[in-house]
Amino acid sequence: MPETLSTLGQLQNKSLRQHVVDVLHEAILCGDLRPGQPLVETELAAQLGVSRAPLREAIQILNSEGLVETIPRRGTRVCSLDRKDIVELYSLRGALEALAIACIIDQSDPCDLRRLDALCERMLRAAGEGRIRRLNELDHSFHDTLIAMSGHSLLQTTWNLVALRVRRVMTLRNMRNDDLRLVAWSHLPILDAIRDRDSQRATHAIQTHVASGRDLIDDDQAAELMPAAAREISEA
Amino acid sequence: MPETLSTLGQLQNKSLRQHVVDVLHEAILCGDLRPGQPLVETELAAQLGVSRAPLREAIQILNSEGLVETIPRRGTRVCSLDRKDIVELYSLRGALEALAIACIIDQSDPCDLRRLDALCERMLRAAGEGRIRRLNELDHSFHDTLIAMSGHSLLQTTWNLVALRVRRVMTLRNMRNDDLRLVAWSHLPILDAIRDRDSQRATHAIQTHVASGRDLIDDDQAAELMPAAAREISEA
DNA sequence: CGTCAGTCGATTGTCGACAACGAGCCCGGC
DNA sequence: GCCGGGCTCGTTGTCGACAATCGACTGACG
Repeated sequence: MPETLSTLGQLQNKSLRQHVVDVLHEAILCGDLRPGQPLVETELAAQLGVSRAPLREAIQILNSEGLVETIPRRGTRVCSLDRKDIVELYSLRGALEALAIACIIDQSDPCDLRRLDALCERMLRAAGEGRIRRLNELDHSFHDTLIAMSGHSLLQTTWNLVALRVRRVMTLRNMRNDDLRLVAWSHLPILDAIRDRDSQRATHAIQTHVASGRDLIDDDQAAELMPAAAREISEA
Repeated sequence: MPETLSTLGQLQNKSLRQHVVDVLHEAILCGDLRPGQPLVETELAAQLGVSRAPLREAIQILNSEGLVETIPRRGTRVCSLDRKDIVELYSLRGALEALAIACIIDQSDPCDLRRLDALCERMLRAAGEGRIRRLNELDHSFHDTLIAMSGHSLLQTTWNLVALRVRRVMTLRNMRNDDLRLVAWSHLPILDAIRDRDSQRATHAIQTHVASGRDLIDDDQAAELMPAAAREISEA
């Protein structure tokens, strides 16, 4: 039963710290931990069944990732996201993806776009079937793959930080059904430009794509990311 | 004696974790801790006069910053830098600064370039006097200011991570004297392009500037960043 | 002579307890 | 009635000790 063995191995090999990081990631990204919500160490440690030492180490990591913010001797809470944060997020994202595309185009050997093609195709299908969750997953895969194909490891680590935030925003975003196909289609110009090795056009395409994603988030949804309670705290 | 009071206050208010982070930053950036050098928790904690708990928290932070790398249950060591890392660093840096400049140009009210002007002037003076260390400081200030002026807080935090690495590379870099003036002068086209609100030209100027900085590092110096001992470990 | 199992030392991972600090509450004074 | 000082409780910051794991050394066996 190799599955059980590997699962067991994973659980045993994974440090409690990493386990806590994963759990908190999931909780923050899927919204179980709401923006502004305080993280009390004793309480969390008890809930997760670990001591405070690995929990605190995990919190340092979350802190470096910008998912939580700590006020010395006051406590830690989940970061809030206002409209400005989202705009900034998407502009940075655009710059990073543009760099990735530039790297891909610069590569001497013409890269293999088949994986991206396949992802696009599956996105179109998912959009047609109205499977929004699946579409989001594929969308993430597309952009993760794009970054990975750049072969730029520092860009990769930087992207990982940005992708965390993007996923967090995406979770709160509810798309209308007629947006779905638009999202899927909007990836195609990027691929075309890469295929033609047209750096300028590719950059423009990715910026347009990212901006369109950003604009799908309206003010109401942005407000939902930052509840009144959190706003009061941050203004105090 | 307000100085003593504030100093004492800082020492008391600063957590040991933050203190350790600062010390390790300094040690890694200035080269006291060499690339590939292992960080043994017990040993370091004793040297710094703290227990392992805050030290380990600090190491998590350094790890997130990419200055050290940890192999589970094996240990932590200072990250090595090979030539590829440096190329990647400077390409990402170029992209981030280009974004900053785009933000600055997009700002509705014409921004205040006097601080940047002043920094340029002081750089030219420092270059003329051959004060290489001072020139480097001013250089960092220039780029930090550029990022800060963008008003893009996410870009700021991302930049901080990149700037750490840049400082680390710069420390190892020994410029020739005739490079000094070149470095100082090469900031001017950037400012001019911003003044003219010419985004395209500004982007090109910053890319050129960054690339010229990168090219000042030759293979010998890059090799020095990654001693043989570290290479053996990383290849194993 | 090479290889492999067993053991030992060193180092990391985790835990529970104590100390220090801040926030909120209560009470006394103005 | 309002403000300031002191107290108490809850939470974070720090510590020392124990457990688990890995690498290297040793020694026996083929």
